[in-house]
Amino acid sequence: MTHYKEVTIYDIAEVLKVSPATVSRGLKDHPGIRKDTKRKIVDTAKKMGYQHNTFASNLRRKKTNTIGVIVPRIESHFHSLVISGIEKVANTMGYNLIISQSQELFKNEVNSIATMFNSRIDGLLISLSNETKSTDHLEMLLRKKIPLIFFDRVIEHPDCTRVVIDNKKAGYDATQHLLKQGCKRIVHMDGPINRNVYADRLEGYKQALQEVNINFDSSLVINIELTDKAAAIAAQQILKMQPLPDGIFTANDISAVSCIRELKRAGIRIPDDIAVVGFNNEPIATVIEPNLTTIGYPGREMGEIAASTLINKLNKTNVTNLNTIVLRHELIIRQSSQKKK
Amino acid sequence: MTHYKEVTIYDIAEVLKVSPATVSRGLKDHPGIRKDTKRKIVDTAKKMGYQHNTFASNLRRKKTNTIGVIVPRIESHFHSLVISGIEKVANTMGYNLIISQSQELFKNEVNSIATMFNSRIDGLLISLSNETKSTDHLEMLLRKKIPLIFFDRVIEHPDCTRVVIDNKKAGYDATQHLLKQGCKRIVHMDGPINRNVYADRLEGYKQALQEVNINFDSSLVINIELTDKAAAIAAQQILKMQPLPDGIFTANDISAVSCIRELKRAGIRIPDDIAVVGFNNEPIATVIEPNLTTIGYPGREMGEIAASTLINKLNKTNVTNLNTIVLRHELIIRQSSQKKK
DNA sequence: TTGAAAGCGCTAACAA
DNA sequence: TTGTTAGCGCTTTCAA
Repeated sequence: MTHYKEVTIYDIAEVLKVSPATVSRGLKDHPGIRKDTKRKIVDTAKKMGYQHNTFASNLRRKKTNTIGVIVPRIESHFHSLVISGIEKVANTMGYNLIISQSQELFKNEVNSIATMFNSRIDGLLISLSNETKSTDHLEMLLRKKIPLIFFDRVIEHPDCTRVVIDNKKAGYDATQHLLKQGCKRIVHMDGPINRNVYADRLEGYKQALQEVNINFDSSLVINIELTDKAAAIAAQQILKMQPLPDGIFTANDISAVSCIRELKRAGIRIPDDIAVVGFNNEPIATVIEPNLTTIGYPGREMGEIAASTLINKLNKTNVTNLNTIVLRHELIIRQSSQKKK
Repeated sequence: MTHYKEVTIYDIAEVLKVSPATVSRGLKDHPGIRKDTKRKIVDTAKKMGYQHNTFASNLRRKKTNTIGVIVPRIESHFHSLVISGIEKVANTMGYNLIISQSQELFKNEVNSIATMFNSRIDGLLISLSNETKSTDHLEMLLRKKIPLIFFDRVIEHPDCTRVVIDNKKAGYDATQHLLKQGCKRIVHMDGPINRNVYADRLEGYKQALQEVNINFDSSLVINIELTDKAAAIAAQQILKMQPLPDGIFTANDISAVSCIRELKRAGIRIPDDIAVVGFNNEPIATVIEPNLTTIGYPGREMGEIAASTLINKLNKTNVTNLNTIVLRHELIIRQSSQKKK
């Protein structure tokens, strides 16, 4: 990086007539070091413009102080919030981040993990791609005792902590709300159900129906990619249903918005003919007309918690192995679901 | 990171009965090494599960292979796209990223730079906060010859490359489009004009007016923070104007959308009474009704170009010092600006 | 084309 | 409470 000579602990040691080891100790919170020695060292270091050399330290300690982060897409609003939270914690705690995106492809996820493994990350935070079905590609890390924390898109694994919301309850809340508005035939637009979040939301949907004795009708569940385009096509499918449904619960806001647009174009009144509830509380939810009722949950907080849990694990040897951390979610009621009585 | 013994070049050297130096050479594209020796080394390394130790290498070479990235907010749609582009390039070229956000505060920007300086980043990619007015806080890096590339929100500096779009031309295009729709009184809602992007867009606005001999009226320029809330307040201000303007050009989509919402609520017809053009082409632009005419420009590409330019600079000693790289933008015409003739 | 040897800057075991 | 010492794993100069 630079060709100018850097100040090292040896330089400080020389000036202060102590050993480099003492300087090294003085620069951290080492026990057994005299207070005034420590102060002298810190002062001199500052005066001489000393910069800690992380790489020498890493080499010696065999720690990289680097955390890997893999998300499906950095530019997804939810995930950029999570990353923002992770960044905040990591920066504060002196960890660096390697960030990578799977683009929802299992192949990319495998590649990223290999690269990160080679970069010797200390730990990994990951939200799985929609294609991911097993943890085989993660075993490489676990065999080396590199801790792993899943967030949002998770999978069951005995050795890993998961940071999630209660997707089943959230799906239940959304569906129950629609039922309370008088809906009887509710379509559920969902993602690939090998992904926990989508499977759980579906479960919640089923449970809410069951509680009011409505039989589950699998023809009302549409599993798609939850993109703009796929949802528009699904909307056309919905328009052909006989009889028309009176409610839709979609597993993300993008698909909800796309759907509303399409339905409105076909002359359907939202929420009077069909009430709609989304998921994620993205910015578009308050732009679409009518404003979208949705499930909100704290992305930034999820990132912060995942990161600090991981860092705690890295710093302590005796960690109580938390298996699952569940964050709160909330049903945010707006106009898209409120039928006039 | 791990307590298991790693395979080192010494282990390979021992197996192959050569020196560690030869192994080190064989593992890269060192000239002066026999082809079959090289192949033998590479094969054995792979067989033994050798992983290159970046930290030992960094320590020795005094390079960190780490690039710093500072953006105002990670969760901004545009900046998350840029980061996505930077990540892609950095990952491919074997660089790590340290990402930090200024939250539009100069104080945070200064802190992040200090932290990154201490982490000995090889180079920095930065999009400045709205508060930033000078490059004093960057001199620390430049004195150490750490290359610096500005993107999007930039500032003039002789030693630094800047990756931008032609904001003046974009502002001109937006305004000219409104004029062509028959607008005579165009409000320009802009950000803080100490930031290049906003100053330039204003310039373009002025130029377009001048070309059709409309006098610039400073009371039609509203400088705000360009948030949802600030734009809503500004919309109220616009509603009180006598006479009402017939066009609005805002410097981002968030404020355009907020504005449209507010104006519609007051009974203004968009675009017939007031035509609106935004900036950035965010997802909300196609959700608002009427859909928002806006300026689109390639965030992901900007990130990719900024990153590869920086990495080129790092790898070569004799770099032609590109001062400014200008990317294309385009006017995306939607309903919010098209007055019926 | 290859090898010997030194050292990047730090930390930690052990000794004093 | 402090010092001595021996590396962490790699690269690179110099010599062969």
